[in-house]
Amino acid sequence: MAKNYTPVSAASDVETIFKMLEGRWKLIILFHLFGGKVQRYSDLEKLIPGISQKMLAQQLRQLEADGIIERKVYPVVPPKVEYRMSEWGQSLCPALDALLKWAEARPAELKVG
Amino acid sequence: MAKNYTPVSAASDVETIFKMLEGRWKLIILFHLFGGKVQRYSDLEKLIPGISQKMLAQQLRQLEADGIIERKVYPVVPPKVEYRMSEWGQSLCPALDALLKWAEARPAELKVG
DNA sequence: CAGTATCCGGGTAGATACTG
DNA sequence: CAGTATCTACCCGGATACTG
Repeated sequence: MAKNYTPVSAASDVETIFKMLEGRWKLIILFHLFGGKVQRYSDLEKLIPGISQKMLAQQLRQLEADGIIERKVYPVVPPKVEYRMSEWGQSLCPALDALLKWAEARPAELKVG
Repeated sequence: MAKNYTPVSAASDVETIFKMLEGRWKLIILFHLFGGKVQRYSDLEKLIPGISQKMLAQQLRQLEADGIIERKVYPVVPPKVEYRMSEWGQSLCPALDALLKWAEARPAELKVG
């Protein structure tokens, strides 16, 4: 590993990362923005059935505060707001890929139960 | 990516992974088992201050059910139970490393606020 | 030693209504 | 269009007590 990790510090660092990414809707928002895609608030509402306006706004705020996504407001009427991944946020993709690869390597007998 | 991911399926797959790893104590348990370390129930109790017996047992059961760790019971009195990573569980390490690397690449201006 | 059983409180998400 | 505000319900985790 890159740093001097102890079991406690490594777990705590990963927990910090998880806190940034978990939450009922964050991942699905992120995957709708990966690859440089730009989406308006209303686009995301349509892309994510079942999400409430409160939750969409809240999760977007948190992702923005953590620097994973960027929010751009156009001073027009009616309002127009765009969301996109930050450069750093985009670089999350390979790490999530590693997790997906790991899941695919799961022994077959476990995939059912 | 390896499979035919849509934003929805990729998010859902990652969520499944997160559900296996999140939970108040799972990561710290895992990091105390990574590297082939073997721990008894009472070892983990000592290594993880603040955890209750209920939570320790519960998180261990879930990790075992997901195939990430293995549980070995010795039929002796007093009881002796050992926990270790499964082969697949051990292979989670590089994926978590990728996440840690990602966190380290976070722009400096964000690390404070 | 290695667990279960039970009760309880706080936080997160859902539903609904309202607004610049 | 892009949000806030408020109320409520549920579930996770903590505390405590008990057991093969």
